[in-house]
Amino acid sequence: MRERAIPEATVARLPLYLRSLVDMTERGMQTISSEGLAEAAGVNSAKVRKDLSYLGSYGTRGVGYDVEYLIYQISRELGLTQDWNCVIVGVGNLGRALANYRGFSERGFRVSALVDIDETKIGEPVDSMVVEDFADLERIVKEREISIGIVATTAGAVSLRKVDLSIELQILSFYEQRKSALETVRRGKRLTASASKSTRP
Amino acid sequence: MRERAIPEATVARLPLYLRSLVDMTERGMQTISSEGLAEAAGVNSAKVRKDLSYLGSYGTRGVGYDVEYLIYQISRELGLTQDWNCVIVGVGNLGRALANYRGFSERGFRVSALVDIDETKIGEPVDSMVVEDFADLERIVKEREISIGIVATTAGAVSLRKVDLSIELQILSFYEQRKSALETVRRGKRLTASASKSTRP
DNA sequence: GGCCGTTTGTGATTGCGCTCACAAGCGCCT
DNA sequence: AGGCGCTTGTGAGCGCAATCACAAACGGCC
Repeated sequence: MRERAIPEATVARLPLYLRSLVDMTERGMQTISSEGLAEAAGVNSAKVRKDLSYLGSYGTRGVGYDVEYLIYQISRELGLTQDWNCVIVGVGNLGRALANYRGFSERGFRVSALVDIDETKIGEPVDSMVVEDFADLERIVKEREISIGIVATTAGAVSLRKVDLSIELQILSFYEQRKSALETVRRGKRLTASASKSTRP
Repeated sequence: MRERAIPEATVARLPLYLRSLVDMTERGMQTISSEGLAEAAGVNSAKVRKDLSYLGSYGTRGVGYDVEYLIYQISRELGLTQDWNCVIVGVGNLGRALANYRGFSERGFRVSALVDIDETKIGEPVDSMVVEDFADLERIVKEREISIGIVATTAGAVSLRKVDLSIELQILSFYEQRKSALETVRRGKRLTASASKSTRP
């Protein structure tokens, strides 16, 4: 496989694999086959093998992949072995929630600055930081070597969720309608799908 | 164009067009070109034209599309001209929020039942309904002609968001890392991208 | 040591979606 | 009535991603 030519679609799946693999170490599993990882991540095994092959040949034929080693390799590839400095732009409801959220720093994304355009918020202490002026963003970014910006400037989580869910439901409606049209037999299960992304019942 | 062969990617974009079109009627616009709709929806005009062509030839060359008529046609295609009965499975924080949310019924998704597996919640009144037993789900679905189930059984909105954002950030980290590796010149803007889906600053 | 079952890694193929580019069609203006 | 500018609708081409299918390689067992 070519160096540095990892398809976008593969990159998007690596975090999914990573989460499944971390679950597996917590359950004490040493090795995992592409089949097993595929099931855990909700994809098919050929895709898993092809995806992982872009990172290198880290599996053992006839056995599978070493879970710990694979976690290390994926983390390395995703750049998670180093910490990243982040700035949150917009200290509304969503921005505050994110600033207080511990999960980011646990995963190596350190919130190093909060900025807002609203003068009444500047200077306010939030989560052992102080809200700074949006106008100083460029300077702040340079000084603290910030490389990731999290824009949190809409009304908040509920608003975002509302929009997303409506769209999901409308898409669902399309497929539901089409199914009804194709079905001649009416007796059958009519509960067909979930609009939420959650997997655990 | 073939009957009933609308690509999945197109179906996923129709709700976006619909939202833009509704905005446009509220601003009193009568017609819209593919170019204009493309800009509003954040895609390119060729894609808009191709997408709409799957529904039929509803545009007028040299003029554009009639906004009202297009809204009607997209709504019809998405099955939004009829109401859908929904059941919310899981009456936790997220489930309650969704049950109280008026936007669904406004868009033709009527919440007709709430079920939960937790005995202490069964019988509890929520939003002019009563929480019912998850065990009765199949019967409820049949009796009330429910065709859409919304599974809301995880910890809540924050938990879902947390997972999504982490994954987004990890993907971002990959591209950031790769960019750093390719860059020899270090002086430049290092604030590179947003992990949020929001578009309005 | 050799054989056998298992699993990886990857060339080949297929399919899908995006973009380009342009003919066809419409309304307006003179 | 005829020409002109604008916009749609769509065939063609392209590139990416998913899937298939199988040779290669490994561990274990006899």
